[in-house]
Amino acid sequence: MSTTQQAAPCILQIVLDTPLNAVFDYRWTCDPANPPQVGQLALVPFARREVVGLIVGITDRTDVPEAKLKDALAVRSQLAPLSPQWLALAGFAADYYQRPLGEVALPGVPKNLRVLTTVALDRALKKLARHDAPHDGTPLAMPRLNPAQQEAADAIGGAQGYAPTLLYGVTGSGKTEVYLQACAQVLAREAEGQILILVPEINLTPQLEGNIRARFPGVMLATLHSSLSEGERMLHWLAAHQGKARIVLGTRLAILASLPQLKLIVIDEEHDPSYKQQEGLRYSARDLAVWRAWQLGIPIVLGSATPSLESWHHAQCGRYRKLELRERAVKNATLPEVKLLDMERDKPKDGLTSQLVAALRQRMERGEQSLLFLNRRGYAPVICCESCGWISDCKRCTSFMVLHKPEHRLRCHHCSLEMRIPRHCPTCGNVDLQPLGRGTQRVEEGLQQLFPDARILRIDADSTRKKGSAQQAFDSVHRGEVDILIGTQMVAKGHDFKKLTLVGILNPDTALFSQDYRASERLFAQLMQVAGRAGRAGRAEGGSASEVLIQTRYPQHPLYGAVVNHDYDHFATALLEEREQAALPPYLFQALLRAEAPELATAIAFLQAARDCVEHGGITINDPIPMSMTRVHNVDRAQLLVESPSRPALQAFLKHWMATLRDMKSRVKWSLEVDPLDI
DNA sequence: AGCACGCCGACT
DNA sequence: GTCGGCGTGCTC
Repeated sequence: MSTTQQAAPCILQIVLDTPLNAVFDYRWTCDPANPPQVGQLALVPFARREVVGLIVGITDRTDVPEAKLKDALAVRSQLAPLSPQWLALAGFAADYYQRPLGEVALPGVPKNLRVLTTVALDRALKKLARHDAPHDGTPLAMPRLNPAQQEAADAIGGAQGYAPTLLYGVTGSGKTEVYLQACAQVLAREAEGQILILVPEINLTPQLEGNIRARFPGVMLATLHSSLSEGERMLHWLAAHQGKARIVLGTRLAILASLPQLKLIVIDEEHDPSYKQQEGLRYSARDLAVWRAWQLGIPIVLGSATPSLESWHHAQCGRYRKLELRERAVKNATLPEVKLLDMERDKPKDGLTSQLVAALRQRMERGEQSLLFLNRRGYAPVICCESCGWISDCKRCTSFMVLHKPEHRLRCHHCSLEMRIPRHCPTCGNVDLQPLGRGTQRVEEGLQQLFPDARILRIDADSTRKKGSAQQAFDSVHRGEVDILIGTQMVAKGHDFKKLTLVGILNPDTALFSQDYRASERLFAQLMQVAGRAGRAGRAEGGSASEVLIQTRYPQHPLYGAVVNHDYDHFATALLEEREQAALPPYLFQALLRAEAPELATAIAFLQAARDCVEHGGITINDPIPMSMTRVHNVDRAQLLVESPSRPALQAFLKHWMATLRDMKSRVKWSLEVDPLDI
């Protein structure tokens, strides 16, 4: 028996980015001087291609027949292996969301790391090593915090071990400042410590990145989000992986970054739906962040003016510590006054009530800015024929073709089918086709007639199609070149407009009576967020108090009452009670099985079969139903809702169920979503 | 999911 | 005669 150190054959157990739920074995000749390690990447032949996988185990035996077993091509040994903690995170996410480990672990690894030759990777590593020298600069002085902020910053920055905190503070109460000073404490205490800051959309918070750089000039900051170039992505990912970047600022995908020295996680606007991935692996970055903090035994702070009911519930149960910021941080900046404009009494013309028009005129005269919020782009959501009742429905979807006037086209927002506006009704030939309802373009047109001298700017997905044009638009608002801003969703987030003293909200009522029980929670958050754009800078000399005017047909609705009183507290608590009584999340755990097929019946039949193929004692499986938007791009979609008051019971059931479904090998395309947001 | 093989329709 | 449609079969 030889004990000399020599190259020995071994078996690498590798996961790959494929829907196949399996670990693949490969032969490899181990160099004892440079042995492969679990957590390293390896290049392997797979079917007829070469792909990079992740080594999850190393053994000396395998059940794979000799004829099938292939040799691994290379192991990326110049890259430190992903840590056991990181592997545990990926493993948890894979189990929880019922996906193969490879599908969770590999997409986050930059493509360049997978494709590069070893020589090119070495070059990149060298570049990063040069990057390393901490560039000095005088750190911008930390502003003084008010007592509530200081208390919060100390509580977060000084926390030891797993310490989840819900930072509940109205818009403008200075949550960002709390994060930054808590970060400063952690960076000072932990010589090598890393901090992960998650934001909903990085493009909408350009200020934060600048802020962090100004405050921590000697600290390397890396950003991680989907609009990085491949080169940047690799560099930033490596900086995080090597521990060089001590602050990582990113969107939801950054939750799967490798951060070997992670000591604090910050989640800004934790209620924001964009923390939930809506395709592929449908994970919640917020939930994974909490798990990661728990696993590492580190503090995590979840900040919001309108926390998700899930987090609110955890705070009420004492699982999260709740810290409150009740006042706006800037002196003299009071909360804007919210008023409801009754559309039954004050009938709107061109979508605007006379009171809103008067308020706009007043701001014009004072040289202040106004913002109109309407979450519907295009000119009109539908056009119709007045004589025969034809409406512009999409041929491929269960939806309408939206009128886009500047382009003279009808467009489906779901499958992007486009056509010219028909001159005559396609069914009866009538030439009188009327737009029904209004979107941002139509409001813009009305405003131009009403205020011919006003500088009006529309910001929505259509007006900002070109790269960088959104930033340009926001910049011109900041420079005061705009009197009236009209926009969708896009204008609600992030930006502080210093001269803005009026926010008008045009058509929020539809969400009040939605089938989706989460709609009111979302509407409240959205209203508070857009209302928060006003009056952030403090009342100017002789200027007006900021106002938020909400046009509604239901001014007596309790949701609006809570908005008027800036009272999320009672609203959230009341909603939670309703949820408990109706046995809905967060008192119930759900998963959704979706199926799609050319014919609805096929999808329904698949779901029915899926329902019947397992025992499900203790788990509720509802009837299969068509999705609310049944047809998109010529495929019909249906869904099956699975529920249980016990998360472990649901998880155990899903595991068995998925294995059974995979074995069915149905041709129907299906997918599972755990903790779905939209039902 | 890719990717190739394979077996039937309208084009140079 | 071939380019190409997408059915189905496989991936250590």
